[in-house]
Amino acid sequence: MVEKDIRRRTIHDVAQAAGVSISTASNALNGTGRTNAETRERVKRVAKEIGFRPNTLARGLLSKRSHAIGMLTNDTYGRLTLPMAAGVSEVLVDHGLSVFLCATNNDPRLARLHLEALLDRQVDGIIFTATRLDLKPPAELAKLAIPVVYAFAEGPPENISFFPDDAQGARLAVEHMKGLGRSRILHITGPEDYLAVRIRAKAYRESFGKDAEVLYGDWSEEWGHEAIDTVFSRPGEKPDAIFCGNDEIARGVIDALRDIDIAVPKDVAVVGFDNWEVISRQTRPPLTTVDMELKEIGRRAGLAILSLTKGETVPTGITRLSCRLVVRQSCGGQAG
Amino acid sequence: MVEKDIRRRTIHDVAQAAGVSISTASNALNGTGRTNAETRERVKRVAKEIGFRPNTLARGLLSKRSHAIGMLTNDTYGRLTLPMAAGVSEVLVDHGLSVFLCATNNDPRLARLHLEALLDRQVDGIIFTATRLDLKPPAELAKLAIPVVYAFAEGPPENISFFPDDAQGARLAVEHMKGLGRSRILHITGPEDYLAVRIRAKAYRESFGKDAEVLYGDWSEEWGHEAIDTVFSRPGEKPDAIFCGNDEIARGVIDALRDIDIAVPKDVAVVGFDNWEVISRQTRPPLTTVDMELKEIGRRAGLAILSLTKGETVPTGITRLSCRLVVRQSCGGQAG
DNA sequence: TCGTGATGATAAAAGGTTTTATCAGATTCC
DNA sequence: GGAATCTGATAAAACCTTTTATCATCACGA
Repeated sequence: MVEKDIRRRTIHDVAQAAGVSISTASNALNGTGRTNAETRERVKRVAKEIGFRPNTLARGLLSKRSHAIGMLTNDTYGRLTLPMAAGVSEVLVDHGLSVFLCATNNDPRLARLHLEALLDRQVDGIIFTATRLDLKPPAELAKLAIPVVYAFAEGPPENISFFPDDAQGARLAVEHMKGLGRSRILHITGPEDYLAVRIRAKAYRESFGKDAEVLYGDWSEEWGHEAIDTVFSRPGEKPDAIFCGNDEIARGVIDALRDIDIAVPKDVAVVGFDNWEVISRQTRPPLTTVDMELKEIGRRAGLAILSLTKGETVPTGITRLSCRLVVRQSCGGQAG
Repeated sequence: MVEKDIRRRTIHDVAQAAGVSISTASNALNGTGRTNAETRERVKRVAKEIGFRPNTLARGLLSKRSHAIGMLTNDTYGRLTLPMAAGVSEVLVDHGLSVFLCATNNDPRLARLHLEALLDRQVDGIIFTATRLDLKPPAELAKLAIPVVYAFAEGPPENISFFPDDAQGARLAVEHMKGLGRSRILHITGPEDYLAVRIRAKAYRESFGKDAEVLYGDWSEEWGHEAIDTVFSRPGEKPDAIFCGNDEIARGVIDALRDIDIAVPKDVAVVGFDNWEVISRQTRPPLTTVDMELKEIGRRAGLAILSLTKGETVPTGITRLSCRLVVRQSCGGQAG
């Protein structure tokens, strides 16, 4: 660790201390060129002793690889971005790559500014992330000379992107309820113009089959309330299970059901989507929900960038990563 | 913007295109040395035409300033970190500084790894952030040769840190309720071993005076429920206002009050703390709460680092930034 | 006409590392 | 024994900027 007022040690210092030339020192440390085993060991030992750590700037200048990548996000709130960023940096730190985080706040000017700064820094690649799937990434991204990976965001055709497997997640939820003997499953979800909403709804229909019914609204608890009020005040058979488009809606649903004295999970089972723990842990009863494994998405995006920067080819197209069902108590069954 | 397969333009290209030497080009672009006004303009024009952007690595190598800073956080969830990071980068991007985000996940090994990577990159400064105020930052930080600023985290003595003004925030809440005619205000809050909890409780006591009562618990909704059940089932006078330690507790409180048919805000006013919008916007009625202005904290931390890297001196010690009361409907009054 | 100063441009060094080409010395082969 | 081969090490170039020191050129005053 570098202490106050002590100049950083350079490879020059190592060479001098080991009584060897700069190039030999470099070769010894990196295992390149031809070096005598004995000198190699000596150089390495000396380097460790005096606490030499190579200057990444100088190294990057020559190799044209900065060993850093940029992460461009429009998420101000952090619910989606930070878990992904953690996954990205977790996977990259061991390979000596660091991550620049750039919050664009949905402002194109800011996005451009950050992008230029990243390029000036010679980043090895860029990961673009959006909170709304349908927000288009800046068009410049498609033309860059460096690899770009999209996480939770749709890139231009022929690019590499990672998404949660919304369809599989939805099936997970529906199958879980069916497995617990529920036969009248309703789907209350967000706005139909979200791609993810349409995918989940389609999977729900296919998995549940007959009598499928989807209610589109917005992402709020309020909409959950409203939907329940509507459904339970109209004539006809009532659902015995509800698959919600996200945890906020699920929370509204559970609260509304309690208000009209319908027991969860006894009378109606509820499943959410997101596993946003502030919500899903705090509903009464705690919510069984689908986790999108954001950290894993980040990890995979990081690995993809890593391969690309090494010049390896990565298959293009959308990769959808499995969701996981987190069983709590809103459906009864094993954990109920 | 750099297109595929096109080598980046260097200052060498600019010099050649402008028919001038490299040093003149540099001088003209940076306004250093002596240059004829006419040549200066020409060089600048040419540079813009061919899309020259200086290589930050090369620049940093010489100046020993990388124009990048590191942000070290132990927050995996992102609720606190990302707003701060957004503030930091917002303030720095205009000065050409970028931000490395390093999530340490509370793992000392990882923290060390990231720290070393940051130093190898010659970062100009480091911002350390913690979610729990009492988590100690790595000891190595205190010995670094580069400036360190603590945001939402307590550094070693004689260092620079930024916090929300918890006392002022608490007073804001209490005074608001008093101003609306409430006279029996109760404080339901988190664990007493959090410093922020003690500060807020103290300010509440001082501001409210007589009959102050603080109930310590944890940060959950459940605790809010439990506290209400206790208070309203015991004999004696009941509160007409409740100041909660965070929004989750407030939500539990509001739900519990509804369960026992006590009207909010008519019978009891409720104020939260955090302005965590997933919660505060969704309670019924929407929650009046104290916003800690995390983005502003980030901004200030960024500015402090900026000054320090320029060699300016910044007063050491803890700076507490004002909180803001967000008035919604859980207290009645103007917005009720 | 010759120094003096000012002006504007340039060559060269510096920053820390990697890499290519070169070199000296030892070893092998005919 | 001399040429060829191999080994281990090194000098120097390269990456791209900024900065320092140097160098022409011209105008001016003596």
